[in-house]
Amino acid sequence: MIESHFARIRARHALSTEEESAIRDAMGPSRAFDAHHTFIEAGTPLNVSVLLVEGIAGRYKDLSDGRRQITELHVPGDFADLHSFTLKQLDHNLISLTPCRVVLFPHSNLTELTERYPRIGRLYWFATNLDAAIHREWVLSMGRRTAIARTAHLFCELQVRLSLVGRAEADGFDFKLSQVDLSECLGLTDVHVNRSLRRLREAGLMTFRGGRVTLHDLDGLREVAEFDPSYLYLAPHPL
Amino acid sequence: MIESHFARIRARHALSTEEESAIRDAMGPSRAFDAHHTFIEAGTPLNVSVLLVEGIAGRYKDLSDGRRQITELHVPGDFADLHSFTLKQLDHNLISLTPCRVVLFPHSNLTELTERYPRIGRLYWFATNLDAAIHREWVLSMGRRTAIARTAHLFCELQVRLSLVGRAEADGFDFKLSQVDLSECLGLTDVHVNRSLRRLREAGLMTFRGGRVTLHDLDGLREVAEFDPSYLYLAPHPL
DNA sequence: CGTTCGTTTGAACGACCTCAACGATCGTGG
DNA sequence: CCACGATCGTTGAGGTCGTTCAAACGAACG
Repeated sequence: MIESHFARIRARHALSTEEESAIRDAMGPSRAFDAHHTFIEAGTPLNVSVLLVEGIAGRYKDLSDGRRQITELHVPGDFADLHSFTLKQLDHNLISLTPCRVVLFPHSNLTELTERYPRIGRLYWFATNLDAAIHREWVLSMGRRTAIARTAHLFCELQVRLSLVGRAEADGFDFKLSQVDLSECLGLTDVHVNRSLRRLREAGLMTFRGGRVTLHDLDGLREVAEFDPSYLYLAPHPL
Repeated sequence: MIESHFARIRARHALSTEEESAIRDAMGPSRAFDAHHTFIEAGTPLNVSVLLVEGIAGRYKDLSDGRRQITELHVPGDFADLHSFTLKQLDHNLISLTPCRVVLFPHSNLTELTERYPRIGRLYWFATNLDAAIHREWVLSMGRRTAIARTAHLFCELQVRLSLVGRAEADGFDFKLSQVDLSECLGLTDVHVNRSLRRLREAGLMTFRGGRVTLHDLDGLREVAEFDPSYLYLAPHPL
């Protein structure tokens, strides 16, 4: 059920079998959602954290005129709101962008887990800091990258993150979002996302069609995006 | 020396005198920097975390053409790179935007501190999650707010964060950044920042001149910005 | 077979950028 | 005390990237 979570952790840190089973013992019940269901709303008091095991989820904030900004995407194996363990409520919403399956972790279990295994606490702290690093890269994208580079960068990031949990290859991956969803990630209009995708396709770099990303030239795509994966902290880190 | 740090913590959480002195015991040496000195570079192995006690600092990332994006500002009392405690190196740089004074906390001291006082560990975890919340709001600003609203929003955020540590009032605060620095925070050109500031001034909302922000109409400014301070988690949170 | 949802394309507009010049302020040295 | 350079702020003119509005197209589905 949560194999992808362990894969994600082990991409960066060692994890003993004792630690692994301690994490398993902290698991609560599982839930499934249809696509486009907001399963956590900003401001709601929370006493569980949500681990995503299947599907793509997103964090988002809305402006009063209805325009929406997704601030981060989540892939299987990600703790989608480990933040709430310390924040106790969120400043943003969480939505399933495809059908999703999650596992709930009661905060009381997490308190016990992290007090008994302080190293797991630091591992999870690391995980939320990794979310912050992804946010920073998105700020850079929104602030300084053109629409083309920004679009290319998002697919480069997803390719890396999905391949860590066996959901992507170097030549492509399934990705069942609409162009409207994409535009909400990229801070662009859906019309302009469509045009950017066309230009990436015509440049022979990648195709996004029918819920599938095909990477014709990953190196070229990374060059356009100025993609430097160091913000994803892939090298093993002693902790 | 680190009174503003305790003020910042106590704005959100209770802190016993025992916890306070445990934090004091973890302090390392102090350092001072001139303005515009990059004091932590991306990729450098780190074994200390930096607490800002005086001045304004910023996290930034550069693109290959030299364009720069600041992804977060730090005010006195902020741990400017508590992230490195778990990440061990940063994906971005830290710069003093005004003359700054910092206190170093060796990671070994922080490990000891947080293992002995798990609640302080959660408080600091909260602090890095608050950084992530600020990042998300900036992603929203960059992606969906106009130049005027984005500029207004930044000053609203600073007013709140600085007043928590006694560096701002409802009618203004000292803020010795250049318009170029500001433009690197806002993902705009310096020219356009200048025009946005002019429009905010002509609308009777605020003036930024000579290193000083004067807030003529804070409510009006917040309205333009659609500023909702809940992302700063000001209400006391049991932890 | 009509409905719905997502994609694609065109034309016109506007927000922000680029480039360039000028002005204001301030510290420094003659 | 003034001249000077350096830095930062201000303004204008014109260009570009991305948006807005509108319409047509295609695929999936009951």
